[in-house]
Amino acid sequence: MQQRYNPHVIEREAQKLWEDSGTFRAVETSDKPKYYCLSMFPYPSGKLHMGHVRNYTIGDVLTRYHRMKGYNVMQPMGWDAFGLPAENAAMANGVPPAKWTYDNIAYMEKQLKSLGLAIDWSRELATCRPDYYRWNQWFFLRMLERGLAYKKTGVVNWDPVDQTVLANEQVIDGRGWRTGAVIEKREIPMYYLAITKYADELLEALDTLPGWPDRVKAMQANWIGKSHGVRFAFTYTVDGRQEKLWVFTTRADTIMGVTFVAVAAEHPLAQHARLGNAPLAAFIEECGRGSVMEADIATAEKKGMPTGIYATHPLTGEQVEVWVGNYVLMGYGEGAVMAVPAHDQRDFEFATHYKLPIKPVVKPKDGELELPLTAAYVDYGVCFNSGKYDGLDHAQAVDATAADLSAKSLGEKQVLYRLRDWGISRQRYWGCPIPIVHCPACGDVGVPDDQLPVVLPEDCVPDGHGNPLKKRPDFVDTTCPKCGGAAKRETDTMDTFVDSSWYYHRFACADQKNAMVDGRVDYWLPVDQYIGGIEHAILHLLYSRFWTKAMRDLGLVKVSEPFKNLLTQGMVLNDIYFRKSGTGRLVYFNPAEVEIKFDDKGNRLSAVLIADGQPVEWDGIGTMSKSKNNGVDPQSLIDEHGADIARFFMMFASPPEDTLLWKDAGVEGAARFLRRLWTFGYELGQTAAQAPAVEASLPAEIAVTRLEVHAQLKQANYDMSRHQFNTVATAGMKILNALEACQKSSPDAAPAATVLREGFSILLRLLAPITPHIAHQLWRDLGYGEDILEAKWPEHDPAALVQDELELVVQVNGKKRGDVRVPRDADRKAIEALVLADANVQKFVSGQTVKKVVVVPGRLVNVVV
RNA sequence: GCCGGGAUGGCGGAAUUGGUAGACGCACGGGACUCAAAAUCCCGCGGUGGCAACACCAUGGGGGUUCGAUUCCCCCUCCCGGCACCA
Repeated sequence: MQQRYNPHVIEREAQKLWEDSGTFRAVETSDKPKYYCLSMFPYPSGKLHMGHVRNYTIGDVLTRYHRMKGYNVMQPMGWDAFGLPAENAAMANGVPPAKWTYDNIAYMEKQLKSLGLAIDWSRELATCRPDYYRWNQWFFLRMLERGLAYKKTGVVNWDPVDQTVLANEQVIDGRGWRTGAVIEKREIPMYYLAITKYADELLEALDTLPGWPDRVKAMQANWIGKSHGVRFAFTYTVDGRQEKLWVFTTRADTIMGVTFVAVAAEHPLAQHARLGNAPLAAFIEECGRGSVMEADIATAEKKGMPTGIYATHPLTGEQVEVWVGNYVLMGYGEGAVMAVPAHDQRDFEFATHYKLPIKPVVKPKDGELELPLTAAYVDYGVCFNSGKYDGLDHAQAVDATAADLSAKSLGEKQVLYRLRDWGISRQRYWGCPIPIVHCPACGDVGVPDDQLPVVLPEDCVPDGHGNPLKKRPDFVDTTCPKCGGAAKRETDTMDTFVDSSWYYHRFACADQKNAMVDGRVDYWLPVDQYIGGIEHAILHLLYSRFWTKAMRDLGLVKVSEPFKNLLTQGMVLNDIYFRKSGTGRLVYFNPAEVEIKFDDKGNRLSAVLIADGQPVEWDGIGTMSKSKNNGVDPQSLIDEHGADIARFFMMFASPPEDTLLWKDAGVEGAARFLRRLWTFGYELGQTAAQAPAVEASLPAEIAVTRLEVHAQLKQANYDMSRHQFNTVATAGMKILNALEACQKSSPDAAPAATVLREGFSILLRLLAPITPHIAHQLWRDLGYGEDILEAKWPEHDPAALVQDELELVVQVNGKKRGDVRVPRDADRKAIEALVLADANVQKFVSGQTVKKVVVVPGRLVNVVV
């Protein structure tokens, strides 16, 4: 056994052993309960960052812990390999996205392996490989057959210079991020997935997910946005015909306060009204420019223009003017709203600006409105000024108006969702081809199953001008599967969120060549523990839930929800340091290049750049990023310290869901602990190769050590079960502290050796999930067994926690005034007597009457005077 | 604006779900070893007063419940995250 801790040697050897013997290969033929542990698969961006390391370490701790607890575990890994960065890198370097991606995968796979993760690599998949994405295509065709996928013309951000569609994130201040060109809203045909058909189930089923964080469920519920209201119609005449103008409202109780109607610029009525109305046409044109991003729309100034059309109020028969308003969204409800300026803040601002009438019809339950209104009164109240509805409250008035509208066949109650169908078409090269052929004769034809996959050519190099697939006749030109005539392939590819919506099903049967999934999904799914960043709280997790339900309805899987438990790990932060350069530009310095000065009490005083000794300014802390130059490269960390030290620090520094503040000094602390662990193990191995079983009666000074070990073990098991890994690591430190103290006081050898050996075996098993390599090596070197992975997870011995004498805290009026030792079986009376006789208690009690004495068994005594 | 989560020493954080607030670690200070440094080990470390024993104050602020509140309830302040002209 080596005297010095050499992480690199033991980590290399352990990893080689695990790989050679297929230790982490998962099988379906086990009689143990299964545990499917999954971390969100990475995008192969080039190299791992700290967020990855944290994510995968958390997953690995849970995986190894459950394995030792007796579960049949599976922890797979794959690559979310399609996406835009590969195209950008291709443009920058002239390398095909495929090569760039595969190279990155190879390198990052090596990095992941150096972390010592208990991954079943035989199930590895990459979404850019045809044997994966063919099932995207196959399933898309099934959805198409069932009306779950459909084609529709939708509004997108269009960059007129690059001739391409941009994601909302790529539109900055209404301009394309690459070209700086003013972005147009353009309507182009796209394929949509009908996620809204599942809106209600997606919302309701959140209640079946107690293992999900509340905030994620709240965010999803918010996103789905269910609202109850009334859909009803105004009527108007155009070209001599009677037409209906439908609107939706949640405030039918204010319907008597309508003073105008507002429609979206894209609304058919507006489109009709613009004909022969030049100013209106110009206004609608203006609304069409700019970003389609909702946050941008939300901050835009409210503008509008009358259409000249008047509509009839369905209940009053009044004529109200129809306006085009830029604040009305075509994508929600009917694209038209009844405007009640008195009770809707947006309508109020609009009406004030254009001097339209404001008619209050709701007032506080017990009180009056202050007129004139300075803002909309939006609270629920009672109707007034509303004819037959006067005196009704919100719910009564909604019921009454809905009934009256219904009687005239002009409206009914309706449930509406904010959620919209998922547009999956991307005018991008590096993605899964949409398996459609456009035939001049037959129209859009799905590619037959036996012609799948539609393979994406891997040798394209995008140039930033449109989709390079369009310039590939070998891809585009084909024959129609129906009529055999010349036809063109769809060149749009699928949103990469499609790829990640079902990969966790595929892991159950990644080698299945003839089907999307097979019966093994029923064994492994649902994922027992999913771990990933909070940034995916809505999109990825919602799409995955939708996709799973769609797969269920096609009979492919039995589960309705893919992820039983969800852990969202916090971000990794670091200090930010900068200097203002001569030109006023900020120059950021990596914290590793900065030295911090402290005062006598450890307060941070100032910081200087090590290179020149001159001061730098501290700009607080923030997520690790290139722009702030505050990243820490995990690879250099592992190269310097080894994986165990990196893993230990990550787990120790904060609870997994909290943000983690990076501290190089903290890493040093972790290194110190593991060195101490090693040294202790080495010395224990020298002195006590074998030791007799723990005896029933130990000398008191040794029983104390055993008590501490088992008390900490009990705590650690509780913390493990609630995923509070930082205190599990803490328990490990406390156990080592206790063992060292016992060893140092070196009382009579035999019983001490027994307790030390037992304690150390507990410590190693406790640390095995967090620091697997050092635990593996010490376990062997000390002769505990061949493989710590096969060892039983430790449970505390209740007998070790029994003490003959207990120390009770003594309080007077809830304030600590001392402590007292009592025999374990002392009764209340005896304890009370003992406490009241205590000198310090007497000091505080004397001269006052003792009202009562509260005795909390095993804890404290409180004398109330 | 709506929804969610927070606030504990110089710092990260702990407190077994109402029972000794500050565990464990980092930083800092002092000491041992050393020619010296690194490594390692020992001691101290919330604030105020006191030589000390000890006392008082202290978990963002204010109230309440309780023998006892970081923990439960009400009000307020600030911070972080999400959604946001959703009718």
